[in-house]
Amino acid sequence: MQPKPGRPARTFTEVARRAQIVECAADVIAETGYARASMAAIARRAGIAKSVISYHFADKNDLMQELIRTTIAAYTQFLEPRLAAEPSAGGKIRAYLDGSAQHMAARTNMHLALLEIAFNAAGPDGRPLLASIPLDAHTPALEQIMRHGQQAGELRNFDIEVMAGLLRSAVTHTMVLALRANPAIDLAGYASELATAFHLATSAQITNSQ
Amino acid sequence: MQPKPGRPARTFTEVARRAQIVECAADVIAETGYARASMAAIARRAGIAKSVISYHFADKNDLMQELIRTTIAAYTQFLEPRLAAEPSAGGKIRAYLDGSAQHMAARTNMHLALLEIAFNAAGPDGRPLLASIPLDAHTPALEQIMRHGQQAGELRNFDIEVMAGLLRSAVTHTMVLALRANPAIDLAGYASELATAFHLATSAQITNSQ
Amino acid sequence: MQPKPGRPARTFTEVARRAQIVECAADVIAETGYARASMAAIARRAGIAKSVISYHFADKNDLMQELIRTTIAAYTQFLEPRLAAEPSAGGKIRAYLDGSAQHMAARTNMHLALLEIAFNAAGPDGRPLLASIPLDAHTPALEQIMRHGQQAGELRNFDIEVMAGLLRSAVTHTMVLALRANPAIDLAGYASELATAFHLATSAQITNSQ
Amino acid sequence: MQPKPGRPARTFTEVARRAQIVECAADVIAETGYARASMAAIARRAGIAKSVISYHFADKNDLMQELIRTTIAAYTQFLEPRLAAEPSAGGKIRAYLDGSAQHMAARTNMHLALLEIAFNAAGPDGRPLLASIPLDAHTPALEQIMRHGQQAGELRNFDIEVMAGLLRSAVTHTMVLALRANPAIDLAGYASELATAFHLATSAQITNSQ
DNA sequence: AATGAATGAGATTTCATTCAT
DNA sequence: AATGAATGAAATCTCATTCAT
Repeated sequence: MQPKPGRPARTFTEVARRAQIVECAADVIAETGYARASMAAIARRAGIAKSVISYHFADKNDLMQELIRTTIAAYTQFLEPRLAAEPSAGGKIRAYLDGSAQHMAARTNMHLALLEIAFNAAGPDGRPLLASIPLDAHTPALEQIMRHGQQAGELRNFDIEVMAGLLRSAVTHTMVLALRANPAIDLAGYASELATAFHLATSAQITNSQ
Repeated sequence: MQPKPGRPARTFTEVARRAQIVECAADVIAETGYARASMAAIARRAGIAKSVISYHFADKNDLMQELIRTTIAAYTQFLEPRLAAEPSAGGKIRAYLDGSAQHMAARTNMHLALLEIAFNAAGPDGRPLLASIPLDAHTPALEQIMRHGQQAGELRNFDIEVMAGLLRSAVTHTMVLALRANPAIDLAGYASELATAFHLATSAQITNSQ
Repeated sequence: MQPKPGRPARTFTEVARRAQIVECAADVIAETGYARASMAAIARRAGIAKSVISYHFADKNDLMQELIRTTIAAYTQFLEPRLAAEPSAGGKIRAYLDGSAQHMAARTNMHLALLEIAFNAAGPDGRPLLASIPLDAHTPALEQIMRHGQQAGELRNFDIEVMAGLLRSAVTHTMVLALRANPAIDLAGYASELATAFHLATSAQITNSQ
Repeated sequence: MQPKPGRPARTFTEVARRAQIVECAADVIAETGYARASMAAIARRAGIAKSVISYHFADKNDLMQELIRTTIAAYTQFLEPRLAAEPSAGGKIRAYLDGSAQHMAARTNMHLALLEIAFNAAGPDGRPLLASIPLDAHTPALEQIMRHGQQAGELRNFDIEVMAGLLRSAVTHTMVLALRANPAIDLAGYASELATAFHLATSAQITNSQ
């Protein structure tokens, strides 16, 4: 965790400024959409000059990547112990849904911004910006959890890629969009409903006697 | 000799050009993302002058709305008979997943473009463009289907809003994004996996004897 | 008045179309201002295709010049006999004001359009379009009338250029603008007031004993 | 340490740039007409990039309004003390004509531009831009002056609206257009001629004995 | 005689970025 | 560390004009 040689340590002021800018960027993006979140708008919200952003970030891309990094780091740090505390795959899945809901409630704008950026921002090559972030950093290794659950006989024999994709979408799309549509929504209840659905969809040991 | 008043009577040429432009717009959006899909880029792809687009569409908004209208119309016309043919709620849900997969395979770029527009495009007021299209035209009335299924005792007593949201996300996000990530994906199999998951998650009459 | 060789005679239809287009141009210009009077707007008003205008007029300049020519011709033809009927300079000046008011009331839009064009339209060289029309065709030879009046001792010894300029402005600016500001104005009364003012300002031999 | 809220505190540089741009705009408009006075042309004249204008003014409308405000403010500040110094209505009218001529000679392009804008520029609603500036700010309250003169028995009993309109036209149209037609004109003499004419046209108690 | 279709030039405006202070 | 000022590229849209039918 030492500053690598060549990359000078950041002063306290700089760290604070960067955090403030990232926070404001998330707010503006969440409130007005990515397209309207110009550098000028973000600076205005932060009460600073446009060029201050340029001073602290290489370019807009860099700012967006920092926002992504920051959010994902906070998110995973929040989730990790909660998942680790659950021994079973089913418990981990429920913890993933509940924990995500909790974090989303606390950091709504960050998550809304993340979604906007995922769809809108494009790197210089035209490819979406999120692609340049390692995917498994984005969400916990749901695939691995499910694989273990299947091997232990706890989960039925579904296609892991499909189910993990659905579970991720349930959080990063379904839940986020529901929150955007209705900021007063009961997220914990929402997550609980989803947890039940995923329990039914994934558990082995269910006898369907129709 | 006049066309019906209010409906301005499009010539064959105009209809064809409009369709061509909409198609090219979808391609460019799907391939390069909404942000890069400028009028110039669309015109270049179509091999026409920028102003030809202006000649046929009032403005960019108009073009996007036409793309949305066209795609949704084709999509719902494709789905409707398939849903109607299934008597049970479960059948309808499976038909929705299977039919969507089929249509998506055939009109991939249209669906990718729709997703991009949904997230990116904003009308002059800043509100998302998709909001100006009646929502229930976008997808079949999943809520109603589920309600009937619950009343008939076929489906268990889940929260309809949550489950319908998840089902829509499964199609418009999970499946579309999987397709974007891997264009060679087996969509029919993907839909089938999802169908099983939703069957388990929604059916009544399942005895869970753990 | 024979069509000159090389300039083929205009058919009845063509003459009518040209007149219709000129009329519509005047209406649109008068109502929406020169800047908004695009070819498209004029064609729309006339209920014809844009290209019909191009068919009958070389270009927009040509159309504007025709509008100018037409209006000025009608205007002078209307004024000439009225001025000729007055033997005295003072009578001619009053006739100019009264006659202008009459003609303006009858052909309001033409006169409003003329004013708009005078200020807005520019030929290809950038000079105002009205400059390309012989000036003395625009209004009767007020200078000559005043000169005669002075020589006859009827008018006092003012600067002819200044007074003629003021008299023209009184009609082409003061009166027209008053009409534009208030279409229901009593133009005859307005002209009468002006006539009195100019009588006092120009006459020799006035004894004003309140 | 804050500038008064609502008044955004312009730096010296900004004030200078804005003034320069307004000046150049007036020059270009006066020389080439409003229609040709594009942002690009104004920027070219000022030797700056187009976007510098955008940086200092919200849009073209804003620039034009600033030009109008600036010119009218300078004009009225110049006239006011001159009118106030004259006790009689006749004196005020003559001062209005003389003062206008003086100011026009000094700020020719500003006045030419004002005339062009008055006729050409239209706000987003299509109404002329000058309408958005309070009219009585444009020229001194000629009507009030004349009313007082009539009540005092100094002026004869003419229609005030008509005469005030004519007097304004004499300055803002007759004189300005004469100046445009011939930049070397003797404006003071021109104003003097006009003053005599208006004296004769408005005074009570005149005994004209050739 | 008329028209729908197409075009290219040009206008305004937005925006990320750079630079001197 | 911060800022005001400036820039050039690009985007959308309008418009007079041309052409084939």
